[in-house]
Amino acid sequence: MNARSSNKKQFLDRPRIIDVAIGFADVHGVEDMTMRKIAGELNCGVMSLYNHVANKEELLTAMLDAVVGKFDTPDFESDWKVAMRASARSANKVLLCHHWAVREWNLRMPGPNRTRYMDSILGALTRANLDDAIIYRGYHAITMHIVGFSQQQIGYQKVLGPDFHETVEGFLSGLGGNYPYLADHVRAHLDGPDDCDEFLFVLDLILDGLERAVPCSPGETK
Amino acid sequence: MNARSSNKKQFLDRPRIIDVAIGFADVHGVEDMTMRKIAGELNCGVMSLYNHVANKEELLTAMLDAVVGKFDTPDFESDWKVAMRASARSANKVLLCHHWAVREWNLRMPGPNRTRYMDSILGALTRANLDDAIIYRGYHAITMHIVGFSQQQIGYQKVLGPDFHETVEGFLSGLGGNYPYLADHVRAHLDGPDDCDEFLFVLDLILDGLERAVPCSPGETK
DNA sequence: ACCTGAACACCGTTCAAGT
DNA sequence: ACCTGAACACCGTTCAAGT
Repeated sequence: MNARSSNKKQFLDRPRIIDVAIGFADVHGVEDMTMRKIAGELNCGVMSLYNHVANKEELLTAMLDAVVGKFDTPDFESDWKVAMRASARSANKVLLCHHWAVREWNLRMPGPNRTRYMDSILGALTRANLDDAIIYRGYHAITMHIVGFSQQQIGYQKVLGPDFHETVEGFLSGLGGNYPYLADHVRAHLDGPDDCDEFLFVLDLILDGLERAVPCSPGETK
Repeated sequence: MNARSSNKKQFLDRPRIIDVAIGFADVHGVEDMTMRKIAGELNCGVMSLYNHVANKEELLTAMLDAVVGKFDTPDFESDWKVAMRASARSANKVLLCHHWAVREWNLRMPGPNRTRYMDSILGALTRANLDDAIIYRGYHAITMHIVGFSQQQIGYQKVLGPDFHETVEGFLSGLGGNYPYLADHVRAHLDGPDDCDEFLFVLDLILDGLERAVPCSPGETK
């Protein structure tokens, strides 16, 4: 008999709590994630969690940082646009696996993984020999695209629900005859264009634009 | 004496509830917005609200749609890019006044105001004589930028807090000597470049890119 | 038709007590 | 050092009762 496997005491540690919380949020959504339920999955009392985690906020911050840790960092050996495309695509794929993560992104201070990731993106832009002002703006544009596009994808999935076609048809008939442009667009959604293509299309709009951009000094016209 | 102004009965109606809820969320944030507190501000019992609103979810949907109702729609008389810039800028300004709204955007089905807004954006793109495939992608890119950029701005404000400089300096010293690219970038934030310039810069990247874009492979020309 | 208090099934977290 | 039950101050919403 292993003396340590007595019925009551568990081996509770921070990484395991974070792992279980991520798994729960992936399956049931963050809005259903509860300290009590996580404790339940870990077979411990609720308050035991608080020995390893300051509070729910801090747990969510740690969960997000764990997810960012799975992003591929841009490869410094490749052409900067190629490297950026690969890295952005990887981030998009990871975020789609954790629907709750994008919502946390703009809510919390960066943890260690996100700090390292930010630095790597900025490093790749610097290697591209862009003007400082363009790097500054480009960094924001690229991270906005990664998070914003993923958010849009996830939002569509969530709002339309599993009964995809039915919801869209319902919305369309709700439009009546008005809003022809919108009706066309929504119908185009039904043909299911490739999300990945679209993600990279908009990313390229941004990357190509950055490369072409003239450093607009303050007061310069465009 | 007005007979209807007796002490108990109030004139409760949906628009007033939505208005008060928006005001409360603006001041205290959505996370602190509570059915009980809204009832308190309206001097009525909590359950009275449910005579005009199905539940908290539906209230939030209505609140978002009221906000979208304040967006300027693109002017069909102007050049499409000029019109789009003005409309996007207006939406950005409105969203910055209601910090909670961006979080709801990708969570809910569009209400009547958002439906009308979507149609107007698509109409402006159609007037620009872009290829159908470009309109489809461009619509997503533009709305992503409006919501995503606003979210990023709001997130920075919220995370950094009112003690802006202090928080940034703390983060910088927390970096130690590592992450030189990131440290540079964060220091550039302290110089406070113009957010509005940056918003329009990225928008132009997208708009110019759309204009230049060749209708991509699978669709060929239409 | 509209209002409402009481009650229910939850939350996150404090605190004091256990080992 | 780590665990934990009881308790507190909240939630959103159901229900039955009032007008």
